[in-house]
Amino acid sequence: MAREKIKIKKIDNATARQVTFSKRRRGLFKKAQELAILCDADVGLIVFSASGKLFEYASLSMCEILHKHGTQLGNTLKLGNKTFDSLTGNSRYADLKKEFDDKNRRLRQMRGEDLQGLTIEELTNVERTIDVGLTRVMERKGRLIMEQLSSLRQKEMQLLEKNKMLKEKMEELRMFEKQALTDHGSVNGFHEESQYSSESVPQHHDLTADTSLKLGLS
Amino acid sequence: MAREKIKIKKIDNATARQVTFSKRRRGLFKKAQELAILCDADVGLIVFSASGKLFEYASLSMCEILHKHGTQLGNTLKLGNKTFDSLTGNSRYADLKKEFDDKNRRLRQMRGEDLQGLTIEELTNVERTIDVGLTRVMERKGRLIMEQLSSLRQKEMQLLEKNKMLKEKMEELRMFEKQALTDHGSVNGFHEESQYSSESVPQHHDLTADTSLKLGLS
DNA sequence: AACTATTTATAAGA
DNA sequence: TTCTTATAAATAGTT
Repeated sequence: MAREKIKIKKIDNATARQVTFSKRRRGLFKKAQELAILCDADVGLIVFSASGKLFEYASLSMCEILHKHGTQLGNTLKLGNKTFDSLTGNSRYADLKKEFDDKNRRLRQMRGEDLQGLTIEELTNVERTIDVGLTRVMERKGRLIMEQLSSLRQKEMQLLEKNKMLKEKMEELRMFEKQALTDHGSVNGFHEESQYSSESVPQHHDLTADTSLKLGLS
Repeated sequence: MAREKIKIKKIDNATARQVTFSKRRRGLFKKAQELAILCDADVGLIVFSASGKLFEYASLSMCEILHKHGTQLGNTLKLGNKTFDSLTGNSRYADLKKEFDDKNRRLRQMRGEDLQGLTIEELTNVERTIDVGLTRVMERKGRLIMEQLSSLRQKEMQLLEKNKMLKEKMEELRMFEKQALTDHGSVNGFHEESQYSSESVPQHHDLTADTSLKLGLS
């Protein structure tokens, strides 16, 4: 609107386009604001530059504008086959809310908290559902407890076994000490033989006890 | 921009305001469209008149504009202390979804359907909740049944009472008929006396029976 | 970014 | 509401 009249079509020169965008954008926002103030209107304006940068103006908050917009269109217009609400998420929310309220009511009923309006038949249904649930929970709990018990028993057994072996080892050691005291200063050959038997057997026991204990604890 | 320069403030005269709104609105929409075409920008414009009427322009669909807007702001800007998503309902939806999933899980657990990950302690809690619920439901059901039983018993009593009175009335009528047959053509005085007693008593009974029955049914 | 010739928008009036 | 028209504003091309 100056010097020369221009055709309203995409400006070819990228620089010129960018400059015009800046100028006209400011003009547009100014006009939007003037409309809002002069005429007491609610105006929301969203502009994305070709490069994706966002500019916005809203006479109230963009929130309120969009909410108003959603409400209006939800009642009247359809875009494609979806309501505007569905696009902004309003009806998605409403649907979920409905489901949520239903689930919440059922949950409360199962806790025995919201039984005012129910008939005997409905109460019987709730009761049956609860009963099934209780049975399952108790079954599961029982199974868990049995598993833990058997696991503990196994560990106990392993510990007892280990204990027994330690005792045996101690006994052997004591025997060895005793013999050492008795045969104080005995010949080498005899001493070696005794050492042999008191080492090889406990070594074997130690290994098995350790591995089984580790398995039991893991 | 004409004849006289004006101050940008709300136009007092309602008619003038409405006229200006129409003119400037058209101007604004035209400029919005020109910006979109000339500069290859995406523009969304929402205007509500003071009376609440909606006008909108969008270079794409308003859906796409708003979606873009939501995406941009959701990732970058905050308005007040809320994200844009929360304003358009996206996070409101997410929040509700989270609550919904939680409630749903609890409900399933109470039905004994989702117990895999629970410890014995958690199972015990669920069990206790279910148990309390079951007790309450059974109490309520029991009370309802007792109420209905006592109501039925009351009705039964009233019906029996009514029955008895009807029988008495029939008996009296039969007696009266019998006497009428026996004393066929008797003096008026005697006849009147008999009629008197057989009318006054049943009348009284009839009244009480009717009222109590009505009370019982209401 | 500033300038400015022109176009465009529009305030007031009819 | 619409048209008219004088004038304010916006802006295309230039610097």
